[in-house]
Amino acid sequence: MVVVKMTEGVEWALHCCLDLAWAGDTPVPAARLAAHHGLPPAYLTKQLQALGRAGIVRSTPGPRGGYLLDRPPHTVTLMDVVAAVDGADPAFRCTEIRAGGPHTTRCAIDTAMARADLAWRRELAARTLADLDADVRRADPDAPAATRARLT
Amino acid sequence: MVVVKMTEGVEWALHCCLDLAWAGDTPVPAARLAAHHGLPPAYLTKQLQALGRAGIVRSTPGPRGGYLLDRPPHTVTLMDVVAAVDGADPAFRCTEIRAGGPHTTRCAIDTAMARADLAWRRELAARTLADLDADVRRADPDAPAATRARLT
DNA sequence: GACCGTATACTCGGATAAAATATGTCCGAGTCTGGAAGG
DNA sequence: CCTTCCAGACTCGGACATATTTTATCCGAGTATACGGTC
Repeated sequence: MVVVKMTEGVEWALHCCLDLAWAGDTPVPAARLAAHHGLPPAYLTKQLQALGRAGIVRSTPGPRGGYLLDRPPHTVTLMDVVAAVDGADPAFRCTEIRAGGPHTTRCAIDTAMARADLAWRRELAARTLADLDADVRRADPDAPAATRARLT
Repeated sequence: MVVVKMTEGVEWALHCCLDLAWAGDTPVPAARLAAHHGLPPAYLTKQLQALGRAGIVRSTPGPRGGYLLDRPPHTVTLMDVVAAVDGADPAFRCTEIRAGGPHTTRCAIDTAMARADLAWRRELAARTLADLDADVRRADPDAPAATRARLT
């Protein structure tokens, strides 16, 4: 039961997190983030709520309110975002369909899949929002400032 | 749109491929494989058909018919099986929701996710059915023969 | 006794439903802003 | 002119529909087998 395809919400959440990192201390409403990316506003709030429950973003209500990053960008890994939105369930959980009663050893298939899943998570955990920011600045130094100007 | 959860069919397909490797040249009907694992027989055939289209297993109709592995076990990687059942679509395909018109550079998020996906696939591609067979024999040398006896 | 034709039963294969999950939408609770009245 | 109060509008948050994927099932097409008849 390993999955090879992520939900759309993960992509949106990653883009929004990067946007919020660029916005700095200025709260950005979900509606503005949605308009910026051409996404359904009402559904995007669902992903942002998940990020809020995970302690990645913080929301402030009322006028001039919105979302902002609750942690320094270099402390937020891609794995954190993925786990917050798509759930932290193990990618592959062998349901033990092997015949012959209970087994004392771990299923070889489960072990192999767990190894692959671990490699995937390790890559995601090794990369933070600050790294993404650096990558973008390297390719287009003006992009962060331009995005910040549009959002705030 | 990265996914963290695979479909059930992948697990079934992997177990069945290992079973077929142990069965050798004797065709095994889908119904027997399903009964051995306590699975819905009609649905398991769907996964086996996918394996057949990928050239991993071969089916022989009529009495004494069934499925058998169409390739030596050491040439069938776990990635082959996963791709056959769950599709070979990329795990994460950035839909380019970045604002500001078409971009000349690749999305940094897409790059990072592709890197993680590649690590996952590399692990799966590095492990074959023969490796799994060796793992099982190391833990329980009698298991392959016992399974073969039950299936043939 | 050996060969051939035929009926049979068993196999897969794709087309067809039901369930679960992901996607998308709505309206209510809470809160900060801004202005107006009063001191 | 400064302080306080109040009304308003904007924000999020969770509960409610729709669409898509996954899971599950069925019945028909095709084929190797096994038997019976024939030479």
